[in-house]
Amino acid sequence: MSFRSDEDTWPTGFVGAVYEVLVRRIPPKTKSKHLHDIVDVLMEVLCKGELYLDITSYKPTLDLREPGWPESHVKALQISGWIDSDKSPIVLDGSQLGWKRWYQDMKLVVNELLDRSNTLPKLSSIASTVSSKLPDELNDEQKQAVVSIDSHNLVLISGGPGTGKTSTIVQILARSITLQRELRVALCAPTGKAARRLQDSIQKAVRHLPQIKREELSSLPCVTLHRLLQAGTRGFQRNKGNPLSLDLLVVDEMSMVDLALMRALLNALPENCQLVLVGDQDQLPPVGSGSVWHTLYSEHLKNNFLHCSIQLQHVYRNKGDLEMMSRTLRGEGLVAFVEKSNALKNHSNFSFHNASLRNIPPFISQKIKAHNARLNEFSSELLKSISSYPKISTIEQPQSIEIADKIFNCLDDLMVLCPKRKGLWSVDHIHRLCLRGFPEVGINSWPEGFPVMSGENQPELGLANGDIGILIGENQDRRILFKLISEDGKLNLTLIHPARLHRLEPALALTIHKSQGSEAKEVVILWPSDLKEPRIDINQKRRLNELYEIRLLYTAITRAIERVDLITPS
DNA sequence: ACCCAGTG
Repeated sequence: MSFRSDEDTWPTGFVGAVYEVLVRRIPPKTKSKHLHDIVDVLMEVLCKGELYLDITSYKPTLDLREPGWPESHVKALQISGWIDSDKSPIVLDGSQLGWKRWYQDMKLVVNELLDRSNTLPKLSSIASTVSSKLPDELNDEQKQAVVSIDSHNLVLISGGPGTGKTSTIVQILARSITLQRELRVALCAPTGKAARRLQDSIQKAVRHLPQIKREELSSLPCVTLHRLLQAGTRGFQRNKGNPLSLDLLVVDEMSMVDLALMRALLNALPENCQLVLVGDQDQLPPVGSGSVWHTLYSEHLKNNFLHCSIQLQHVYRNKGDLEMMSRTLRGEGLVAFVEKSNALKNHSNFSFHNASLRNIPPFISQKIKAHNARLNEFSSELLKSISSYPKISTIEQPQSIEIADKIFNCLDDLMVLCPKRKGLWSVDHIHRLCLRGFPEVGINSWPEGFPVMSGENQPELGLANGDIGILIGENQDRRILFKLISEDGKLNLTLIHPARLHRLEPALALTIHKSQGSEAKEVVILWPSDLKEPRIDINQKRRLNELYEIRLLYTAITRAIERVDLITPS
């Protein structure tokens, strides 16, 4: 039986019928309700994105047909013949119980990564002859990360927000191109927005580098993993038969990469290509099943990767309560987080609010309105400064460039985040509430200065999924201002006619998933579920859900540089 | 529920 990676979308009827299907395809020696329980429990964890569970600690939450979990179920499994032949669908490896095919796939991925980590890079001999002097602005952890590419084909870099992952990446790239000219390098991330953000921060970070390196690094391609592997309806066009022609690949935001995508990547990656994986264990798990990053850092595996993994610990941003609250959430969980929130002072840079789910608290909508008003003001200022508007497509007058920069900086002042796309306090809901004064549906009725997002890759325009632009001008003169990076690495301020964009969405509010990788001065989080819900019974289902909630909330909070307002239902 | 990508 074949599985797709997005099994979360399976209809419930199908999930319930998995046992029946399995029994028909692979008849067990003995059918039993115990066996049925095991399949249901495996489906239960699968819905949470887990491919296997630890039978010694996992407590099922669904009603089991038979008592005696897990001993009597394991016994039934052993006599069923479902774990001891080639065709058997389930595997019990020590205390790990899982779907055999996925379990083996994950094992293959882990083993291939281990092999790569133990392979010496082509450049290692050259590296030893080159001065090992590293820039002084790097700390010891970061230096260690940079030199580790001299001796390992695989390097894992993990660290929370503000630990300098991007500057480490830039130094790795700088060192690599010093060692070998014409090195073929690519950068990628799981989401379009994260890829663009990476490109943006690399542009900023290379300013400190010598001219030659700066030019080479700022023109590096930076795309989604799907795009790099040329995903299409027939799967990935980059594969074993058509591998990527690369010497070094950096993948950022690894926590969002699932098993299927990782397999596709390794499948398309030449043996001698160096791989640098970067991520944060505390951030979001992938949407599909099989969190590769969290598996690599799990208790029983992480020691195998010690030789090639670097943990960036030193946090450069010190943000008072903001830092304290995110540390509490990550380290102690939701209960401690809610408790601490009650003790926050009034002038804290982390505020809790309650509101009715039908509205946004007035002072938050004030904040949003003020933000929009500033964007509106700057965009009409820009419009006035362009003498040949709307005939031009690229902004080149220095004065206009300055104003456009002001617009994009202003965009980074405020970020409104929601866990969901639809429903109460979703991205859609916020947009409906904020655009209420603009009754006509469609972009022409939205106010000038309003942020919009491209929901699709449009390479012919140099536009990636997740790129955010600003509405300029009205009616037939309406254009969207995008900050794009051309192929030669130059920053381009481009005005695009709305009709040329295939999919355009309001981008005042973002899903937390999309926000991963970017940051803003202030973050407003609308959290529609109750954080204070008592969690008395500490069983595993709650823990899985809670772990997910923690990562989601943690990701949202850590987008903020200066301030967070967290709003929960009253 | 969330991501990516392309199509009926």
